[in-house]
Amino acid sequence: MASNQNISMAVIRRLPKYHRYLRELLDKDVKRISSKELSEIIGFTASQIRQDLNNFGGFGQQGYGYNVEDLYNEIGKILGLTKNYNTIIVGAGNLGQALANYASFGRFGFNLVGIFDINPKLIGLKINNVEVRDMDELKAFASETPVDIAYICTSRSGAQDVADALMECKIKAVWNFAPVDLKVDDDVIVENVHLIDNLLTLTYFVKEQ
Amino acid sequence: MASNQNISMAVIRRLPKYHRYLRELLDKDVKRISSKELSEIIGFTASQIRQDLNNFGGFGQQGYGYNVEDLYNEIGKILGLTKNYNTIIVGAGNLGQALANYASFGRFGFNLVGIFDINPKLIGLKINNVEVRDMDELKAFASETPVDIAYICTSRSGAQDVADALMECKIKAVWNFAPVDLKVDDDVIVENVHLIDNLLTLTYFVKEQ
DNA sequence: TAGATTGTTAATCGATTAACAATC
DNA sequence: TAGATTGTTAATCGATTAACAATC
Repeated sequence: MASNQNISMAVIRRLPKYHRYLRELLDKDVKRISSKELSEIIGFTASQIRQDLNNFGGFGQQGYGYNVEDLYNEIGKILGLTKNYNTIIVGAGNLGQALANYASFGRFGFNLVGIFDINPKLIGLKINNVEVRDMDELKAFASETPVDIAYICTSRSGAQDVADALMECKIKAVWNFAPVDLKVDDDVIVENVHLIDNLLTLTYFVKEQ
Repeated sequence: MASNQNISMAVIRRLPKYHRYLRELLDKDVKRISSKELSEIIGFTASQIRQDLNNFGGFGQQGYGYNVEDLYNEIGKILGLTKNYNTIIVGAGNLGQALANYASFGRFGFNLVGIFDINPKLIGLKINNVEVRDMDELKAFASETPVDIAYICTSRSGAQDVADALMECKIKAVWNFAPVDLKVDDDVIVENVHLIDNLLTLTYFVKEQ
């Protein structure tokens, strides 16, 4: 697996889906699968599956197909799931609290190490055994505890200030739930979950019915 | 605005972003904008903006550009924001509760009319003034109250059963937060928010740093 | 009118699909 | 070996960008 620079975003966004389906096959004790069989359950063409996988290496074997467990592990590696990630949540409102309690993340190696807010009413509260701290403490906290990923769960208006604060703390990855496109340095990675954008895509089609 | 069948998904997914930026311009009292100016703030090429908009009609004026308010309203219409939508939440766990409390949806015309769960501990609880009902009551409820959109906030294992129940109730639009690809009839629209898939896209890039 | 900017066609670019030689 | 299926090249399809005539 080379350190690939030129993999298209379309391919990268399919990888978690491969990972998810391979996990299911593994749970069903399926040992091998061909691109054609996988095609039928995952909904991509067999050709696309082979193309996608060959961006990262030749994981299959001619005449046989792919070993499910090996492929699952390889895709896990590609997605960076061989290490753990320290995460913090900024914004301890409804969504922040929901994410703090979302157990599934732990299974993938995401460890919640801190929660921050500016609301005095929330500071001190314990959510899923993690105490909510004052945003003012972020810099000191980050200098002691390495933070790999920050989830921004603030309002739209507060999000850019949070992003700026995170950059001061040298936090390089942001999972942004605020409905705004953050301005960040080139070395900071942002992944957006724009819920309202997503919901409006749904109404576009509902309206047409 | 014709009832367009052949608009590509890529275009449709950009519409909420246009809507969001036009709203901001409107709030700043900007009256007119050219595709070139919009291009600079939204990050699409001017050419793409003109192409996108012309899928739905000629909203601009040569030599002038686009009237911000008119364009905002037109895109709102295209996205189906001229009507209200009755919504229900199925699964009153952390995420379901967070969505129930998420005030922003109301502003766009989404009215939460019901919350359902199978957990006896949650049934009867009031969240944002809406009582959690037993899943068994869904069918009777849906026959009395028209439901436009259902948000599935259950675990992975429960989601397909919920989708089946929704189809029995003739609910035609699903916003799915469970990490699974639902099997639904052709006339049912599903929009997925696969949080873990999204987070793994982030780790793909974090890993590479 | 002259300048500006759209609407739209044509060119380019990138992603998906098809085909097939390589090989297990 | 013969059959199956990959890895990979070539063909197709679709989306984005460029160019420019139309027109406000």
